[in-house]
Amino acid sequence: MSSTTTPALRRVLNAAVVQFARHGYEGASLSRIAADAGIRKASLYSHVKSKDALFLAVFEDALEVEARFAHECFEAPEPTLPGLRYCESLLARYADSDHFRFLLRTSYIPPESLFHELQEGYEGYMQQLLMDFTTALRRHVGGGLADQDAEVMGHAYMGLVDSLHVALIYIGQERFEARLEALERLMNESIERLVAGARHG
Amino acid sequence: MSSTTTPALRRVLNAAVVQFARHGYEGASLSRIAADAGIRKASLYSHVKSKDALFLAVFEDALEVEARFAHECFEAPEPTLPGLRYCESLLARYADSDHFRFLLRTSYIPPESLFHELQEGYEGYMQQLLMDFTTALRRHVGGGLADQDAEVMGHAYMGLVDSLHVALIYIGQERFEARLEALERLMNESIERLVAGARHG
DNA sequence: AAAAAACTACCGACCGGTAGGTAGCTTTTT
DNA sequence: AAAAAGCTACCTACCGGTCGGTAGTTTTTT
Repeated sequence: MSSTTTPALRRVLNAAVVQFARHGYEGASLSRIAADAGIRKASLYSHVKSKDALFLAVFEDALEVEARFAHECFEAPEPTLPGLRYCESLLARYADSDHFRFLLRTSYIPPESLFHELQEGYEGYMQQLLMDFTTALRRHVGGGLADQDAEVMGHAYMGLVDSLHVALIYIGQERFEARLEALERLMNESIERLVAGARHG
Repeated sequence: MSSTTTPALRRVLNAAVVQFARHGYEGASLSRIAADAGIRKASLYSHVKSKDALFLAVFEDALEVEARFAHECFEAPEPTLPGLRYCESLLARYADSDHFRFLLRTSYIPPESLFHELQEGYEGYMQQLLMDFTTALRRHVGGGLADQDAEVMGHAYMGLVDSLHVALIYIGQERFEARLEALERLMNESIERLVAGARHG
């Protein structure tokens, strides 16, 4: 998809993701991004052809990085609840990854001109998460899991994830953890019932 | 708190809430707001002293309107699940109320200069919701509800609400309803267990 | 009751500043 | 020497906000 990424373009993208994550599309300025990348604003146009294009490049970048991260959270089998490792790593991820902060901010409130491209991309991210969860759930419960139950738990899990994403943005660490614990408990109880049901269903 | 609201100011506030809800703080322009209110930009300053002040006025307006709406959802006793009526009315509310869309958008991603005022206000909205839910839950379960359990269910409910708020913003109606159904089911099961526990506690 | 003063809401013109973007020349890299 | 990437200088468009002034109403003074 993407052509070769030169070191200079790399610097631009990295500067851009910080600014976009912090100030949003409208609030971030190209001159600031250029300055952070160590060049003049006009020189940006040697690498990208418009602000829109830059934003989209950053978005694809972020999507790739974060989708890989999320997927890796599901690789090792979970000791307790399916999908829990991803949830538990969100706090640290939000603190550490500009790409993640960028992704959350611009997916919930995208610039209107780019709405469709962005929605499609984020949709893909969430879709992958859902599939990873469903797989893990099936592995956890065992063979007797009804499709309908799996679907319901999938919806619940995606709700849980969105709820945690939002919590990252606007409530503190303590309440993030309390929320995770509370919702995890509900999920856990429900899944245990599914396990029991699958055994003598 | 607020001085008298003249009809002209009313028109300005109503035009502003639409623009702010649609384009955000930075994206909304005063000239457009003025035009929609039927006056020139310069005339805005007869009614408000700055863009910040206008935004805050709109915010307080929205907060008052939406807090009252939310509270009313809890007035009549709920036949089934505590707090369900609020959740079920969100879809229509989001479609109908500029104030509500404004509130969601600007609470998740506030303009940085006004961060503190806005966070405090939205905090209050959510706090009231939590108290309304807890009251309804206690009424539903009966006397034997442990404080700790009530707290956990409160966190879960607030997570559910945030998750639905987000769903309004970026996923369609069908999946909103599916999510609500799924999470409602989890809550319901957990609450039923609390009811049983309270009976022979 | 009439005149004077004050006030309100509005206007067009304009301010300094910044935005994204372009033209054309120079430097660096290959 | 050609291509890529940098630069300075500049453009137009728009931003939030202020200015001086005006028409019309309300309040005060005489």
